[in-house]
Amino acid sequence: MDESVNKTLNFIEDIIEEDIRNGKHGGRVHTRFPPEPNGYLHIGHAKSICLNFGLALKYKGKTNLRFDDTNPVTEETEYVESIKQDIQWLGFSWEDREFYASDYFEQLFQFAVQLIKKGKAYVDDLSAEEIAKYKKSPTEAGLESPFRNRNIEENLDLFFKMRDGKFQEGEKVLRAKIDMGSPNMHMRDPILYRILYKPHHRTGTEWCIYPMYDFAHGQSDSIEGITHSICTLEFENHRPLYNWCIENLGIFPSQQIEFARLNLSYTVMSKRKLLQLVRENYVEGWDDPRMPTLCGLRRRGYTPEAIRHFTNLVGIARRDNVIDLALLEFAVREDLNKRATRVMAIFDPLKVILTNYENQIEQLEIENNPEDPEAGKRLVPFGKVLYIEQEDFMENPVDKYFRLTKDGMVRLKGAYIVKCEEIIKDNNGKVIELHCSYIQNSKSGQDQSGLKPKATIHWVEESNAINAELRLYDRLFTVPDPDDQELDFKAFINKDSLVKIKAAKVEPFLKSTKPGNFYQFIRKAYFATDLDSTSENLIFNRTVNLKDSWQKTQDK
RNA sequence: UGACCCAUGGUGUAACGGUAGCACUAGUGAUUUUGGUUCAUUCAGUUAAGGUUCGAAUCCUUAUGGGUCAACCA
Repeated sequence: MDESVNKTLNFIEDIIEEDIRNGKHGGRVHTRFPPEPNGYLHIGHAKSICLNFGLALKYKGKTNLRFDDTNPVTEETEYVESIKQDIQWLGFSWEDREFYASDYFEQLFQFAVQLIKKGKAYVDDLSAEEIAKYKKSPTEAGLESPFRNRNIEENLDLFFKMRDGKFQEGEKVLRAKIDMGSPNMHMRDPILYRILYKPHHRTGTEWCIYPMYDFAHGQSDSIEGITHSICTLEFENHRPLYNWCIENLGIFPSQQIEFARLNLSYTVMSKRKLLQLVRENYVEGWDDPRMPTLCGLRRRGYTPEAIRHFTNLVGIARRDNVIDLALLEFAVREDLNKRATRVMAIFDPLKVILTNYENQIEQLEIENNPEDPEAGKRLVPFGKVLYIEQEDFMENPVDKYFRLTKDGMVRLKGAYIVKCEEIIKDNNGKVIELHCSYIQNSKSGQDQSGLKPKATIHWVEESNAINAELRLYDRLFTVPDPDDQELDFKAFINKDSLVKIKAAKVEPFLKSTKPGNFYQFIRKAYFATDLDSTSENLIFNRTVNLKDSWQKTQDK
């Protein structure tokens, strides 16, 4: 798929090309993707991953993977592995540059010492509550801590004692000495280090003081020689502090550039809310196919190509945005249309008996994908007893209904034209069986009948049909903006976001399918074989419906 | 009520002082052994008011609307 959708440059590419023209950093481009290992990656992260790795690819630069692991309370190795797997699955490589902010703890400590020596940082004895109180509010200047003017020797002594575990958690912090009157709250003597007696997933119990984000991120960028440090808009107010640290330490000047994060309609994206959905069992796990997580989308049947294509389509800018879920669906349809093998599956079987057909099985050759001649053909068994969809027959057809009706004709895909002769009903009047005749000389590819039925429908031969479970997934929320409602977002969960069809009939070709394989179930939807699927118990997840202009006209 | 940021069709994104374009969505038609695909086509936009300029979506001012910031989270 052609992923270079944008012929024009986005604003970050503008900056980079300008930097290259000016010979900044020798024209070098080096980005990084800096996840915190405290959760699973979602489609929003995919935007950032594609941006960072994509920029490096485009400008012949490099991208580091760096885990931003400065908070031992929430971070775990389990997440590190899933994050790495997801990035690789998306199709990007950080080569040998897998880094951790925790790799730099000693260096960061020395940076802090440097600041103290310059009189730019101090140890504060105020409690968390007091510090918050002293900071005041954005509209009101803050107050300086009584400990702000400790001398350098005392600060140094105290800071080393903090490191040596001489104090309790919360007893002391290291703060930058900047400006308590700044209109930017982040510049009101931000906390640089806090005491935490918590084992770290990589450094164990080596440290009992940990740097804050603002004292770790920019320096990590600088240490790695990152030229363009791309983050989301909410870090915009941190930029003066990012630059302050780099300037006062006199280290490599990485440049922070912010862009607007991805929001998707009918979806929530915050880690907190996704965690809630999992914890409170609204979904079956982080990889539930309804989740916007990469593992969820993968299980749903989304391909890396589709996701990369999607991130190209959404663009990069600085204004808040909500992307229509339809665009994500468009991206996956466009990819799958070209690549998915077409097969036949009956969701809601209606038995059809071909009264004039021999009691035999005929193997018909049917194309695997009309969009791809290379995809070849497969043999599909045909016989006297078949299943078609209940919805493909109407005794009293509505206007413009092209499918099978009493005395009407349709073509069976890749097979013959059939004519409905007789309807069998149960005691409730429900149609349970159709007796049809087939037109002998109407065989697909060698049709001599001259008949032109208006519709072609899919079917499955009864004796060779295999049972399968179909999981029909739909959007998780009933409103486009669940985040932006009076009520809690969970009040808008779509009760029908998963409908399981236990007894679908599929053609025998699918017997040997493997988890992750994807198909188009003709005239219905794209499906992917679920992780839990076995040849004895086939399970398919609906990725996305086919467009359905008939359904649309019916809905009106 | 402070600082910073943002504002182009329903959605997203271009136009870098000189013809407002592209994609999605929605509509219509053609093609089609998938009511799919493909193709053609239609609807629809510069937040407002001033100013600078021969000329403003673009520059300036003000207003309006929206976002971010007051974790020892990232």
